[in-house]
Amino acid sequence: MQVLEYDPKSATSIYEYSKKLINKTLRDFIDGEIKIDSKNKGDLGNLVEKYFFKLAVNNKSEADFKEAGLELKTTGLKKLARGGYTPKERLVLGKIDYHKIVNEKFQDSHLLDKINFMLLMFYIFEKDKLSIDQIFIKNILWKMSDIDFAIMKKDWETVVGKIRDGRAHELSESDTLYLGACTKGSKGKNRTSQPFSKESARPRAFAFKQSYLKTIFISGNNDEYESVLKDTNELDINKYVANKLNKFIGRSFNSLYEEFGNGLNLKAKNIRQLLVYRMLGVKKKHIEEFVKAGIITKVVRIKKNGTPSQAISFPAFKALEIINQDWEDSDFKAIVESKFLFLIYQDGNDGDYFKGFKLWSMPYEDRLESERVWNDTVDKIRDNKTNFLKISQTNVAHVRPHATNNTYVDELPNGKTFPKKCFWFNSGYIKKELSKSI
DNA sequence: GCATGATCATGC
DNA sequence: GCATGATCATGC
Repeated sequence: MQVLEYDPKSATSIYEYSKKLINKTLRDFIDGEIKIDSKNKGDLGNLVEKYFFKLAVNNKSEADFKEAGLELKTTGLKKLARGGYTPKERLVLGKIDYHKIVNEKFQDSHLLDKINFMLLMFYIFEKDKLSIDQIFIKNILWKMSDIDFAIMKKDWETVVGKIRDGRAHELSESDTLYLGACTKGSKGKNRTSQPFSKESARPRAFAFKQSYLKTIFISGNNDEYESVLKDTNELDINKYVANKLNKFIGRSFNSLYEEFGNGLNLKAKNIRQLLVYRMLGVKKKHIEEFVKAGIITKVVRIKKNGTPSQAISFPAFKALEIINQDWEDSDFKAIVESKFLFLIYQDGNDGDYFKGFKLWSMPYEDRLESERVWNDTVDKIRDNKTNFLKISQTNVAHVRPHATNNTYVDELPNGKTFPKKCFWFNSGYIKKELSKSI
């Protein structure tokens, strides 16, 4: 029998031992030749269990280190443009069985066994390397906080509630805050049955949202985060925002600037967003729950007649990058699957005033329309064309320049350049969505 | 008054 | 020096 170099009953011991993999690859721990012919990401976790921790691999849904109650996860990092690393994608935790889960409770769920206590091992993802040649750079022994547990429980119940309503096909990652129901299966073609509707649904799995995983990855460096949902009985972001902001509805921008604008530049283009953070009573730079849930705040200026004055922009894309992506792992899909907090200011006779806010997720059909616009854009780039869909040709989103000026260009496969562009939400679409009741 | 192309102000 | 959120400018 093999002697382990760590105590499998002790999470601390397991964690200390795991550090031997830092700045190394799994291949460094494999004696002799083994047959590894897969780049399959999912394999790496199992291979680490087998060849590094010397565990008998099983696919039971209990924790990997059973006696320590500890789950092992390996996950990839990507390089940031400005240096450093960040999680490449969400952390997938376990498949959702639509038929079984409707009879479960979160407290007794398989999922909870896995996510309560985890050893996360982060490696630098390099596309052309085999899984056993990926380099690990950081391990984190992570235990869920009580408040995060409460939020995940609520997330879990939201997802299961939708399945019980026969709406599994309408699930979206934006339905929830930390625990998302992400799609499984390649190319988006797979469908499976659901218990309370004839409509077939995408197979899905629970996952920590990328935004949530990111905060685990940088944990310890989050001095700039302020938690706002402190009471576990009051986990509703909408209520939190309403409690803070309702009393300012109707106040003019000028008077809000007078009250909250101390030290802020009136000319800053994000001044209205900065004011709202102060109206929310947030002292630090970021709201912890917003960051973890990946909530996007956007200021919407609307005219006297209620029409938004502008479309809403997003970061510019890089043509040569997005043609190598699928819709499923595209940045724009991540955006349309996000929750938004719209902060609304309306023009009045004496400047604009704070009109209110709306916590919003894009409806299912409109996410399909966004996918169409994205696919059209990628197809055109592949053909070296730049006649992307205009606002007049779409109902939800369009493509338009987004650069510091027209000397900032992007490149087509054939080397020709064009002004940097991004996806925009149509102003008319925003108007329609804002006019809906919540 | 909207569609479209272009650019500003800030922060990192 | 560029990315980003946001807004401006022009022409139809």
